[in-house]
Amino acid sequence: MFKQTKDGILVTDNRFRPKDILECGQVFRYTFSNGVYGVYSVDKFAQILPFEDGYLIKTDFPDYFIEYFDLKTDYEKITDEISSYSPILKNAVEYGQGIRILKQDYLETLFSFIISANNNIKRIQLIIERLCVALGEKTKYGYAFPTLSALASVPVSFYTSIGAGYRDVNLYRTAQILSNDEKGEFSYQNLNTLNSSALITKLCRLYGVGEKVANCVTLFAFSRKDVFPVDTWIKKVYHEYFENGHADKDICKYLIQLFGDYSGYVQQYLFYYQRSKF
DNA sequence: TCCCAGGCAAGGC
DNA sequence: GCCTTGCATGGG
Repeated sequence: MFKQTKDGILVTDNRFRPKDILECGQVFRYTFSNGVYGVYSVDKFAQILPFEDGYLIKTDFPDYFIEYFDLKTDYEKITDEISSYSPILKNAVEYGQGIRILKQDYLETLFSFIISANNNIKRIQLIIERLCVALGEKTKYGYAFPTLSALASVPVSFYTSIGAGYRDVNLYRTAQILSNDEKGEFSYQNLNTLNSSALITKLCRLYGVGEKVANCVTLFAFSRKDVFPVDTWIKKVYHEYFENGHADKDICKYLIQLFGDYSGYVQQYLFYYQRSKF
């Protein structure tokens, strides 16, 4: 449901709505003005504008963004399946029917979600923006997300200065570990050989990375759907719709057991839906 | 003033 | 091992 033209990537698919994709909480570096969304990924950029009966993705990196937006996956099939599970999921999918799970950069996702801990989305975006302006390379599109060597070159006080709060030491220490990772233990390639549960365990060895952040990185950067990030909103969802006597620490495992390989998708529809109700 | 936000690390059992 | 507590910051 997409094709490359001289103007960009033309998407005609009712399972592609930039508002749902970018505002559902999976990504932090995007802009919106005059009906046009802009999205950054590391040093790359794309604009999404309404075009005829669909959207046009304008970018200098079409191949990259075809993967990034997961355009080769049939989301109609996914939404049909999930809608059939229960009335709640039918509603959630209807509300967020244009969601697609982005394939994001590992380093950017990791640092973004370390910042996200016990934080709100507005402030997460501000901190990441200050991080890019201070340490990212300036491109023709704006500031890139910093490289690992840039992230590892600054002291803890830098992270304090961009407003990271008590996450400052976690950002600093994780940058140090990754930049001193001679064996490539935490390289994308090595981590990607692990199954999702082993990957989560491994990521939890980094500072500022616990169960929830590791699940997010595994879902959004490694494209694994057999995971279920549980944050304060999902806890509300659980107690409201799926309550079954589990302690908070067991909710993740329970929901994965319920939704299997669709867990990652289900999580995102529910998260977006729950937040829409304030 | 208190509560909350895409939680986590450290310390006490 | 599990449970509790403290934590920077800004908005409602």
